[in-house]
Amino acid sequence: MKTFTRLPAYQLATTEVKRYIEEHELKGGDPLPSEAELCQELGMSRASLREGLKALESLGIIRTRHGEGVFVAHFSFDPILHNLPYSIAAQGSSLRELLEVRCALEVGMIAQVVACISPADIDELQGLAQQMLQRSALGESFAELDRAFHATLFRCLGNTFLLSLVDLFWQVVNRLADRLPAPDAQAQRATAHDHLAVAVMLQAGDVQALERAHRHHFQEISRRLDAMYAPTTLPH
Amino acid sequence: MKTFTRLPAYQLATTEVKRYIEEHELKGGDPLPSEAELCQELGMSRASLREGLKALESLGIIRTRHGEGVFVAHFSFDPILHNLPYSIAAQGSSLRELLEVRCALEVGMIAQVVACISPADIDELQGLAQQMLQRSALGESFAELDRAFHATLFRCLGNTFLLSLVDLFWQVVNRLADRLPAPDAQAQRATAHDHLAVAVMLQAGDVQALERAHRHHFQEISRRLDAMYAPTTLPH
DNA sequence: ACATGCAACATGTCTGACATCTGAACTCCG
DNA sequence: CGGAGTTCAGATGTCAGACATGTTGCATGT
Repeated sequence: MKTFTRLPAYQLATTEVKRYIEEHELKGGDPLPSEAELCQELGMSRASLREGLKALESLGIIRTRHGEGVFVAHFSFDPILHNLPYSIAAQGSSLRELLEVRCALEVGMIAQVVACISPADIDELQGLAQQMLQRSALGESFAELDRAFHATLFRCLGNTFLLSLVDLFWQVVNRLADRLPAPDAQAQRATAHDHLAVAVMLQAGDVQALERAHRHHFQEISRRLDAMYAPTTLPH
Repeated sequence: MKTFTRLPAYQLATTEVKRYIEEHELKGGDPLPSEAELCQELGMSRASLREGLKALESLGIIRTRHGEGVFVAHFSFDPILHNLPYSIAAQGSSLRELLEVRCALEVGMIAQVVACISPADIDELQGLAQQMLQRSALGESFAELDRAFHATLFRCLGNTFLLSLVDLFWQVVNRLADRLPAPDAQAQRATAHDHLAVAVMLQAGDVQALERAHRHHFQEISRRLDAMYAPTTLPH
């Protein structure tokens, strides 16, 4: 492929294939033309095309099945999550930025949660928080309980995109945090109490108090982070 | 490469190169071995290796420079986010869900914006809102002004991830909204006024009023959506 | 000493071949 | 007629080698 521009062929492949999907309004599961056909259509070699296809695959946009063909993927954050460079990201300010965003998103949704959460969900949340307390008393961790808490909290809104985003953030933050020293027992207890406080306040329905409590939860996490990074980074 | 397992070589390439980066504790900007060396070390052909490298490149983990070599990228969520608007839009996620999330994210960040925004930024925001008003008076649209407004609003926080995410949501929402009939002149004026209200309130620094105003802005958009869909969908 | 050019090496691209996998058509036998 | 096994076409996966193009730095000549 004689490339007149500076754009490498494999990058052109990604943009063109995406364009193809859009133009033909293909949905998840729909088949794409074979590699041979795509090369011919885009006027490039199979090698360059494949480099572009593999890039799209890692982004979760397409999916290839050996012997069958190339298909539009059902969207999911999983491929991205799976490929994220955790160890690299953990060293920068990425974790703090991510935490900030996660906090804002959840706090910004609290008001609507209060308006439409069911007593059954509140019960479930209180149950989860109680279990966290028990586990923290035994000095055990409770990552999955924490994850379930945040998922349950926003379930009532019926917003699937929000749910997957909240869970995505939870996973990224936790996997990044995995590289850090484990929180001590006291921090665990504090976290469990934060969750219980939120669950209890949900009954009262005081939106502002809830937003404060939820924000406090994230500030605690952030503070632990600061403490860990403090020795190696400059104070601001 | 005789692959005894089901794992394709190009996927092995991505995991091994990531492992290499972690093992050698490479930071952003550090050089990796050349493709030739990597092939030999991993026992695979250049073609397969490159497919893996291009995948890593699209995820923002590495960066290749023609004629120079392969380098570890300075981590940022941008490369991933850049490809996401497409995926999310293709997912068929409802515009309303996206708007809800976008609203929550921005409202959840307002308090911090109030705390640290500079007078210069406020001026800029007011200027942008004024331009929106002018354009709306002429019956013109002002998509890019709107985009710039939201970007400027959160610039002061110094959270690059947030900025990318806010812009991502803006892109996705606008992309989806493109398929709908254009808003009428009155709606445009109302939108411009919403922005001006936010910009003016920033000077006063009343967090709760601002949150209300910002939420109102999104509710207006949502209401226009409802009005359009009302004839074709069931009321809830 | 300085500019030029050249060589070595890096990534980018192409070609053609073969391996492996899948699905469907086909054949053959009960 | 029907089902099990076979064959085959076409898809992706992998490889080797060649050439194109971009970058760097050293060697050469003035």
